[in-house]
Amino acid sequence: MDTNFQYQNPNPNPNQEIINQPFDDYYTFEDGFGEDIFLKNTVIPAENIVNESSNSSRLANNMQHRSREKKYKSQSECRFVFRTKSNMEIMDDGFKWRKYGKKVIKNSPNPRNYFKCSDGGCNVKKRVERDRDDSRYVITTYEGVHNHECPNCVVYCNNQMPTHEWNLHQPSSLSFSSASEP
DNA sequence: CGGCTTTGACCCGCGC
DNA sequence: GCGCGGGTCAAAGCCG
Repeated sequence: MDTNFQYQNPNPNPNQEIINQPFDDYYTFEDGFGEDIFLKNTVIPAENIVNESSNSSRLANNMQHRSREKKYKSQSECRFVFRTKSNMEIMDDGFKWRKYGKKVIKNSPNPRNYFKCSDGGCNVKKRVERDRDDSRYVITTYEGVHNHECPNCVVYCNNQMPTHEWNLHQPSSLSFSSASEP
């Protein structure tokens, strides 16, 4: 597993440059519970998402992949997907989310939850579902970029990955500590 | 009372 | 054109 990487906050500052990561890179780091988190995709430029010749094999396995490509292209938004081994259904990332839908997905025993950023002018969306293959994992998908600062989180600087420790001890305060570098 | 969640209905894109 | 499935809406209910 490659650990030499640049990481971008799931809710990147709109002023930050989108990192053009290989589409199917997986990254490993630990959360606050000592579990592994597999970063499935970092922020994905829209042109990568719609490029069928790219190495997007993993997401291509998703039955909805093709239909969603057009949406992402039309919205010119970036997407961030990560897979977290956690007992928690909802990973608190410091932003405030409002649930607006829940859907049972075909061939998946677990429902998918839909969230919008509760900030008035922010159109960022988040989908949360348990991995159909391994329900120990939670798949979180962010769509879009927040147009406001995270109200309650600490963001690392200089495009450097911090310690990979999720700070989940307080509600609405998930953050990365910056004590060490990978 | 305001904000949030729940949930059924509706919309839309895609495949056949 | 139709059916299916995912995404979104919005009314109702819940809770602090």
